[in-house]
Amino acid sequence: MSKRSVTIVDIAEAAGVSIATVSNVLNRRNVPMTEETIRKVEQTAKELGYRRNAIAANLSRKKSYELGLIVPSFGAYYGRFAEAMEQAAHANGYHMSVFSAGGMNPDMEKRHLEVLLSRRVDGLFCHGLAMSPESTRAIVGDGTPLVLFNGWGWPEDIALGAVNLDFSGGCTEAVRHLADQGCRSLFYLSRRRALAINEQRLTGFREGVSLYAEPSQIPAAVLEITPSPDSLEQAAAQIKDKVAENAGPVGVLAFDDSLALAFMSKLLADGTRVPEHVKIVGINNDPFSAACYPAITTLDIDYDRQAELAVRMMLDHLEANRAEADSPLKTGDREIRIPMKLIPRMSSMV
Amino acid sequence: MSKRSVTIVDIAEAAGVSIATVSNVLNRRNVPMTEETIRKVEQTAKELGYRRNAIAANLSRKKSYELGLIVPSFGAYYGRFAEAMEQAAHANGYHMSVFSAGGMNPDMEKRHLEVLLSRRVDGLFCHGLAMSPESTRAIVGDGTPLVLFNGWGWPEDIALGAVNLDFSGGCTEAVRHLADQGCRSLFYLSRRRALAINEQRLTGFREGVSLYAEPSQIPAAVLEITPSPDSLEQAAAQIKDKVAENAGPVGVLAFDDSLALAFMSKLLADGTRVPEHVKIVGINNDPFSAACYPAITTLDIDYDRQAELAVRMMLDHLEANRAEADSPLKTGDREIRIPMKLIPRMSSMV
DNA sequence: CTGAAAGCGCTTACAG
DNA sequence: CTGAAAGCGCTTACAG
Repeated sequence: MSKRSVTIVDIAEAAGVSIATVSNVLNRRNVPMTEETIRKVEQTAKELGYRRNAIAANLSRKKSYELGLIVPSFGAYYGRFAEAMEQAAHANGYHMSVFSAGGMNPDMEKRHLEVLLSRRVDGLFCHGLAMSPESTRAIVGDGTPLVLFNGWGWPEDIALGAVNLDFSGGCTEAVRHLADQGCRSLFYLSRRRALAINEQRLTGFREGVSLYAEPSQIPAAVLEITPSPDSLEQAAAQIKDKVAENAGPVGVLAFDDSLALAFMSKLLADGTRVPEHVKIVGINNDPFSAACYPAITTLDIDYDRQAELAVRMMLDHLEANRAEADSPLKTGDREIRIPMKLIPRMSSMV
Repeated sequence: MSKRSVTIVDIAEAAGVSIATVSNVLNRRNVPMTEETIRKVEQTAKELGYRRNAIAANLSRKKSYELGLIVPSFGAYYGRFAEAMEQAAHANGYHMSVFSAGGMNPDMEKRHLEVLLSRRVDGLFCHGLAMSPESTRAIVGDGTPLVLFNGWGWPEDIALGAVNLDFSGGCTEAVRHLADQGCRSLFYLSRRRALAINEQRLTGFREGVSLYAEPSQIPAAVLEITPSPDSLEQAAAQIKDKVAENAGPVGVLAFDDSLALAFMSKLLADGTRVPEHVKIVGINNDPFSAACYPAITTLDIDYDRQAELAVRMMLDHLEANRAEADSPLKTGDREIRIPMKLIPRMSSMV
């Protein structure tokens, strides 16, 4: 912003036309123009090294073609999702500004929301927010449309809808897979800190147990894993006890691939064998889950699809609203579910 | 942007003052004002639910307090770096817009650069760019200051400087470590696709070999790994041959932790033992390198420091330039090196 | 087909 | 201490 850049005024002078004309040709509106004018303007624009000032254009049009995305971090799942969202936005002529809330930090989140809103983004995407519904409403309540991803049970006046991974269905499938592989005892390694997202998995796990595991014969349990290392240790100890009872392989569904890997390592370090003694399934299909040994069976995520649908939901709304100008903001609790696919790998095979 | 948001005009009317006054109190400039005025304005601003329009403000001030960052992806290293950069920017009153170039894709990169420049960001951060120096210069040549991270050997008129990880020094250290652990034969698993960054590692590896490995006694070699699975297979076969010669453990330095993990898994699947037969060192300290089994020795990156220094370099320039307004853009090839720290773990211990 | 003019929402000297 | 006015760079009806 230092060297005073060239503006349409400069072009207008150099080309001997009005700034309106310059603007017209540069924006290829459906305004009739002479070939000659077009050529002249385009050429001098190139010669002068003109670059449109998006700030000014946005202010004038009252539309930014910018979308905002807030993720809890750039790690694993969210990083890949953010990437897919950027692509999806671009494919639709928009541009996605991505912020990391530094791990579910409500203050960070609020700050980023403020920045995005003061930039007058056309729409906003958030995960199940860390902030309270009230303060979310206060902030987003200015009419900026909001689409949630992996958000459940939000007041319907807050968001247009949500695009959610079907963790529940995926986990049910995972349980079925473990049962199929002959597991005589089932465990879910839980991360309570990851609230809603953990709930969904748990629901799916329980559902699976009731459907495929005949609870009377195949006992199932939930093991809470906290950040403390002891907690992982204890869980491993419990699993090993089960293994010692020697009633067939034990099946473990972990909150995500990271936890699956850490847990598997604990077992291996101790001489417990995977998949012979314990079969493990993770979630995310993080690259390392395929690269480690034994490779970890996991639930794959269709990032592109989730992103495409989220952006679509937003754009449909934006387009509709453009028609009936300031119609009252339509909201809803439409939920779209993205199925997850089980990728069987060595960690859970017979 | 739908529901016509409240502006300073609305506040001015409601509070019975001029818009200049509203702007003054809301921006806490060093302009003297009555307590009364301040109170009145602030209160009505709150009542009306005013939120500053950053677009308008930026246009008017000709300064955005926005910085742009382009990374090749949000994966592993870059995702964590991006997060640190966001923090560093915020800590300094700026705000970082992060884009992923979809894996060294020159077109994406160009597109993102254009977007960022047309938003008139105050400064730009890029990794060693995928685009040609010429087109980079053409694009950034409008005076927007550029700081590189992990960029080597760029024409000095293109960037203010670079903040680079000392891959070379780190790799030398890694070789020393492997030699210390008794390795009688050394290998570097190379990723030529990652150009400059691979070069640096290679340099460090060779340096280490010449310093610590007495090449006459300890042969060293470079194995090129391509995306094709065979390539990894072949490398593993070579290493196993070395192991079979039974001349002590073989040491392997991998391009990064991902490659280290994949390679280790190949060995383990085949009955080769880590660290008994082969000792492995990776780079990045990705979370999985600590969680897998055996845990992988790696070179840790001080993301916060790298980010802080990069932002500092930018801000120093911005501040200096503010003083002497349109002074010619000062550029240079200042390079700051961030040391890497070896984290010894099981994969390389005796 | 082209241009004069108003306007987007804010900031910043400059008078008073 | 406060306000009138010009300006940031562009877009968009509206005349001609």
